[in-house]
Amino acid sequence: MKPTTPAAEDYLKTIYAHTEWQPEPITPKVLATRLGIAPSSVTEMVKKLAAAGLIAHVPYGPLTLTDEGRLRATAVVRRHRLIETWLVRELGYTWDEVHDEAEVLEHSISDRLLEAISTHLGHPRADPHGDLIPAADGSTARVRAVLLADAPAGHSGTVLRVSDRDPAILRLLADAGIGPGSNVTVVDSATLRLDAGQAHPFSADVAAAVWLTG
Amino acid sequence: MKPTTPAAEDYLKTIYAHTEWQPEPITPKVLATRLGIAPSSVTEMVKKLAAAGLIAHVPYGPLTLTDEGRLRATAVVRRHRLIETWLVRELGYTWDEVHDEAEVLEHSISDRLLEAISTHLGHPRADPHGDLIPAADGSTARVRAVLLADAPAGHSGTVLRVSDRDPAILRLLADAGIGPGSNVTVVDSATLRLDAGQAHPFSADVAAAVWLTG
DNA sequence: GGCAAAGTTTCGGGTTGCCTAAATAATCTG
DNA sequence: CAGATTATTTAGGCAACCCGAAACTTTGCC
Repeated sequence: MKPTTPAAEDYLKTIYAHTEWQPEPITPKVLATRLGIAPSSVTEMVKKLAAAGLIAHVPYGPLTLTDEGRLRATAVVRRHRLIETWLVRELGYTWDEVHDEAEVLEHSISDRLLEAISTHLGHPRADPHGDLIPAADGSTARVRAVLLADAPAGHSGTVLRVSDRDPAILRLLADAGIGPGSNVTVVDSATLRLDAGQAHPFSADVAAAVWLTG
Repeated sequence: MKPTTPAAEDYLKTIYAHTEWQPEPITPKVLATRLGIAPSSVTEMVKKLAAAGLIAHVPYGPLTLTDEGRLRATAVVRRHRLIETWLVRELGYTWDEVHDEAEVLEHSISDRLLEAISTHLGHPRADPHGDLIPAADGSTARVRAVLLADAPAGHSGTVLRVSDRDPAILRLLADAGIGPGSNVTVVDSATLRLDAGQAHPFSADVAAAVWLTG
């Protein structure tokens, strides 16, 4: 099968990421926005990816990955997350600094090097943001999680994951000492309490980025 | 100044590499061969690089780097060699396996990550093949060296560098226990003796790849 | 000095991936 | 349910890189 280009990998990865924590399939408009490109460019690439059997698409409909497409997508996600983990664990990056670097390297690293890094790190299962790292065969664990924005007052749980989309949020949370593994309780719709510590007010942006155990 | 594309970086790097151990400037034909592309493609890119002030070129003449071009070239070479060193020292690669991986990554790694790797490795001065790693400011040490093919019988010296162009040669030499730092004597035009060990016959290919102290 | 071989450039083409503007389809709303 | 809004697609272009074929220099050699 034809090798995927960096651009195609970005499309597949973004389509995959959209359904990783929420069920609705992605639309061309949203995909264009996420990729920072014009909708017409998406139409064009979508045609190629559909012709290559990597996505399913009926005109004016949503975009879904085929099995093969999902395999390619998880491979990119695996590369991205292992690179992020490596940057944090070995090279002194903080969790808000790794995204852009991984975004580029995920398209350049060979399988050989990727597995060497994974071995070097002891085959980590999650990246610094709590996102699960797909296995080399594309299989991924599934976790039940609740978005902080959807959690009722009084809900107690462990932080599973923080979206890495906005570095500012990551810095904010790091300053508050909150990250994957933190045990917290939702005081009200805008306040979080660290179990062994103090309360922290949080914004809607933060509420839409933090995921807790159910 | 305009950022350099991966393709342009490859041109600059190859032009630079050609004069690193020998004085003659490179010609378009040789450059095309080294890059594995058609001569007409070189003409085209050369125009762009000349327009960008990175190389000097008169029609039908040789190609030479401007100061700015040399700066860009050494930056790529620095990335390439630090990556090679990192792959060997940290990730279990052997010196004949690192070239292709570095060839790709040299275009993707950020300055931030590069300096983190350099620090992590203790700022090495040479890569696994004995090639000197340019400093971050582009400055490079200069070393007097003699090509094995040009060394007279009886010449004694230390192996400074082995060209990384042919992995088979690197494997051959590794098997013989010869590498940068080995002290050797040229017995005759086809035999080398390790100072503390046995004699090894060598081919013309090997003679054109090994450099000794003068 | 002249002519063939070798090197270089020009020219017309092709691919990928992006763009804007305009056309068309789907969806929302009064 | 019809017009208005929004989403999607089509059409035409552009920049980066590459190609092969043909034209044009330079070089090497008798």
